[in-house]
Amino acid sequence: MPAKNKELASIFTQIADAIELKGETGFKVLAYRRAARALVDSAEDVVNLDKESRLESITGIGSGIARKIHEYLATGRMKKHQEAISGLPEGLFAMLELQGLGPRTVRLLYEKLKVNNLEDLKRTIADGSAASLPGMGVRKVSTILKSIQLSEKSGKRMFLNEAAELAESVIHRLKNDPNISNITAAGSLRRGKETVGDIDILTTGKNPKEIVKNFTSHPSVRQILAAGTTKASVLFETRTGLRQVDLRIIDASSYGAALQYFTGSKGHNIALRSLAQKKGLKISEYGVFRGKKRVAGKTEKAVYTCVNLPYIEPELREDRGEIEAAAKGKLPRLVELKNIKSDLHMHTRQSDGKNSVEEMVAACQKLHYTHIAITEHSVSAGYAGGLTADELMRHCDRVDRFNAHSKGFKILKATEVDITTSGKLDYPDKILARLDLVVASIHQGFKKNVTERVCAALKNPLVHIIAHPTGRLIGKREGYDIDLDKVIETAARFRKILEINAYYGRLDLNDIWARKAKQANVKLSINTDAHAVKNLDWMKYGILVARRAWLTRNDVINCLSTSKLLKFLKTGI
DNA sequence: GCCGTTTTCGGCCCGACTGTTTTCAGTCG
Repeated sequence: MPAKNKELASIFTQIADAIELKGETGFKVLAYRRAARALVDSAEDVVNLDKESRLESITGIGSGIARKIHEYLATGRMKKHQEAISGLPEGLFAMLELQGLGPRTVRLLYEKLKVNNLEDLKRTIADGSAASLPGMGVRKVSTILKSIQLSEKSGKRMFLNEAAELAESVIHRLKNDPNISNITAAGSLRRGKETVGDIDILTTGKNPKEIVKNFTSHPSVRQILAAGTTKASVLFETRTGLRQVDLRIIDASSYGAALQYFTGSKGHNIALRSLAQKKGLKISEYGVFRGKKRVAGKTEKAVYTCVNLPYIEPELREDRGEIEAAAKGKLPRLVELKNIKSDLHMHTRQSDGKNSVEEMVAACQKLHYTHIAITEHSVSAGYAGGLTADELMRHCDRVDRFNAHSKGFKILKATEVDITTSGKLDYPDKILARLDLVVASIHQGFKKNVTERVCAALKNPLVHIIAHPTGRLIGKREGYDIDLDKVIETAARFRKILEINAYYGRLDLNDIWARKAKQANVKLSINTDAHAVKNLDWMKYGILVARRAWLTRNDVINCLSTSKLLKFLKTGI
């Protein structure tokens, strides 16, 4: 995300929090929050939008907020922001982060007890003064205390793989409950978002009370946050801390509406409901209603049909133009895992992988791939057992021998060659020329002219793919300081391919940039970067990113047959 | 503050759970 987008989004979020703390309710608050999210979701740099006076082309940004953005970019300050936060101790904003503690309560604590921060809050809870406030009580205060303890103990958002595994384990256990007929995960996990905050599980069945009891008595449940007759929320103990899992129990006649609703995103649902409203319909998790009459609800498709839209895939539901595209019949037919014929970035024991070439080949044949690329590290990646030029040539000889005897499966002669700090590639051209596929990437000098180095690699006729183009590690490391717009432009000009690295900790390019690449007519390659056989199934996470980026099978070179891929690599066509 | 198939005003998604209350406000998703 462009740096200023992020900066401005947090400013607008803080304005929303601040005016809410000061007693503002309703739609102004909502408008600031919506603007913040719009900035986060936008692939366009707010700096450019402002320069070209196109800020208001983003839904959720009107003249008022556009003016404030311009003021901030021009002067480094925003009067409205200063005004909003003036007189409010900084600690109040941290208190708002706590589950179960909202603006009204924070304000009450601040005004009546001079609670300025988390420390004050703990003190007033301990001495009983918080519980004696009007509208407060012992139980409410104990909920807040638990929430403080939780926030000190729990990690940030989950990686996609952890979320998928947690959901799978909860669903696996509940499937044995004879009361349950349908069960599935919804929420951001179903949309394939790169990180997941909590898990939403949706069920239909009889005896909701029994289902809730079964759910809340799971051995890994450490705390029950809420348990009613239609929903329950609990905290699960996992290897990365406590994680919230929500369960909803829905009547079968509402299953589709509920699935639609609980899949989100929030922005998508608001847009959909507004559309329904204009048609005199009301959409809730129970169905689509005209007056009191339910006109749909059993399936998701029927919900969309009611507002004259085709079914919209969950990965597209981010309020990024999917509703407009659906209305025009211009939704893409998204790439699927079953379209994938190859994995073009993986390592074996020859460099820093765990398995042999033969083991990787056998595993990929099981996945019904028709070809793969073994891409060992290059010579200067000493830490990763990079191959010398001689070693790489001997590897190529072995691959040639393998291919000579192989039917219906081919290994591409390839490398993951380092782009060195000087901007050169780590092997001479005459070595690279013998290869079918050259994947180039940065593993050193993250702060040294990264854009220039990557663009120089893109201009080299022997290079095909740039792997993990930003180098980000989710939650651990921001990407390199790289100008992706320029990289995409250069890739388009020289007909080069950008990678979606499917490792759940990278997912690089992300959905927004991969979509931008597609719009610039750049092809993408989804690869696992597997260092072991078991990593090969990360492909599914890369597919989710690709689908969130609106990619079809035509945008992804892993969907090409062996001969078509080889031709494409040689000719760019 | 944003937005427009009711377009420059008057709407803005909808419902469950909890706690403190005795009909509802606050919070969450």
